[in-house]
Amino acid sequence: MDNIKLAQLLFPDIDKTPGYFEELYPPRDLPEGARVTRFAPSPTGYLHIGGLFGALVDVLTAKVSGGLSYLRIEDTDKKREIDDGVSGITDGLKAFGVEFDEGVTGFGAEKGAYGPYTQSQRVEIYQTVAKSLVEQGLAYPCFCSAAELDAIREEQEAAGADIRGYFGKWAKCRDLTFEEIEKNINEGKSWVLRFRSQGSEDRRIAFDDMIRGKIEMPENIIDEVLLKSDGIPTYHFAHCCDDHFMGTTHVIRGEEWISSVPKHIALFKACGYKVPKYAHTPQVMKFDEETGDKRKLSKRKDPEAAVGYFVVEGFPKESLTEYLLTLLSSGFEDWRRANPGVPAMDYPFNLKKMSPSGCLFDLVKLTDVSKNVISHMNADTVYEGVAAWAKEYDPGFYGVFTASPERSRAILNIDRESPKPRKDIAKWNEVKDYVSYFFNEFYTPDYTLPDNISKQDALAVVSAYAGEFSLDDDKDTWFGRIKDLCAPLGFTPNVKEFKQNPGAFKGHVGDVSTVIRIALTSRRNTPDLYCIMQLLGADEIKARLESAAESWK
RNA sequence: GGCCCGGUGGUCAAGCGGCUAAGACACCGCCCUUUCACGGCGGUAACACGAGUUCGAUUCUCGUCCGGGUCACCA
Repeated sequence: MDNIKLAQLLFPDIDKTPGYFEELYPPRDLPEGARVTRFAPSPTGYLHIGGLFGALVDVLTAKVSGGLSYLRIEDTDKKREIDDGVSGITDGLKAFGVEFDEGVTGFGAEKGAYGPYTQSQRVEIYQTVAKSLVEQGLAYPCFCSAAELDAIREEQEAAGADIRGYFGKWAKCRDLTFEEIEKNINEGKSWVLRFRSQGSEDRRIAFDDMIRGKIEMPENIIDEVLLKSDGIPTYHFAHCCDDHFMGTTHVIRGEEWISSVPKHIALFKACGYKVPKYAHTPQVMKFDEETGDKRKLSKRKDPEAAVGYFVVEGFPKESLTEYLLTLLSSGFEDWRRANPGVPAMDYPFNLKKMSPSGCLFDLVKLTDVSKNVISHMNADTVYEGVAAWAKEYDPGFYGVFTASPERSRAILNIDRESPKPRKDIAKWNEVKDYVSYFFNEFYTPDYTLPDNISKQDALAVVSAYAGEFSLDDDKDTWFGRIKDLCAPLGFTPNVKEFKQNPGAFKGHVGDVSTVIRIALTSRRNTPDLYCIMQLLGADEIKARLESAAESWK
């Protein structure tokens, strides 16, 4: 068989050689030990939480080594193609502050010298490499139809064969003569290009996974499809060509790829390329209440599978990344305690410290992480976060909340700039409720009292307090006035005294301030009442006190 | 079914031959306290199972079981 002639028959339009692309994409000029990583999603239109997880690993791995990371779009599946499947991914990445040094930056946009970074625009590269493989006798055209392939599969299944696929006696097209091939092509038969595997069934191949250590598997013996009938490469072949020409040193991807590694190593070797290092990350799962089992996060059943969910809910971007970091790296929480305030992206990440086992996505823990994150923000930052979120997802609230920025900032600042800030807010969509009693637009009074306080006593408290309070008081004086209210009404200003002798009083100062609190905010628990009153203003306080009194009459 | 990955409290996890088996979240109790938080203190709770190696196994080996992945012209 004349392989050169075959290559020319198969790829008459390819006039370049792999050497051309070697020159076009020279080795990167990077310091010793610098790692080049890539995030390579399919353009499905949305960013999966597992994708963000992986992207974080890519960026961090590159960063700590002084290397770089890039974003490549793997759009080789024509059947799944949608109009713009890219923006959903780049927007999601952007929303959580994950930035790549090179690659696709948005729909139809990219940066970097190793592009194009979209596989559908790289077919000339793949076909050039493919042609060269044919010339070397390492690839051949296969004319089997889908029906024939199905038949092979069925037969293998029926026989209970251990190894299934296109190989050995099943590989009908592996040894076609040039004349047969030429005839098929002239007849217009469609074909795929298959790898001519040099592997042997009884040899094993080992590689070192950066996360899992040594993994050993049987060598690949399957004549995998390299190019589909439309000339577009399969994942395997594209992975090989792209990661070679783009200079990837570390391929970080989900663990579902582990079983294809022998195939990939064989391809890299056949092409004469250096095999990259591999790191297979664990799966992000969730607990299924119905079955009581762990399972993969699914886009259909779990809204939180798509990163957009967290944007809509109003989680600050730092919260999700911080949480994901606690999931993917055991040392992160300790590091965070030792380095408060440092950007998460400065974390000295280490692939080897990643746990290889799948983990459950825990919304409760995320909430806790987020409360911490927000509690450490200053009021301005919180205000900006809330405003930006509300503008998009709650315009009604946005208008009211931003009408007086100074006042809203002050509201958010209650009890904030202290050594022990409150942790009331986990996400921006909780803020409207949290601050609702400051805005009459949203405020619905509810003067329900606790069981231990009667309406008469409550009425007496607010009636007395209405003439007493003054916004000019400092906090001690302010509280002193509330204490002074107690005795005449049958309460005690001293909590301990009440606890020692509960029968002697109607209640203690805490009950009195609870009445005032309810009259003013309709809540039994709020942040510092003194600050709240300062922000409410004398007129509003009087009005609310009167309104409460009215309801208790 | 073949091949492969994984298996420490409810969750995330330290640990890498000898420890009362860390810590965080959640939960419970106490303290602090004008409410609620915050904070502090304390508590419940784990090495899937069985062999083997060893003076000694959570740690090493093998087997079993369980969970997951993969066996496409999908990635």
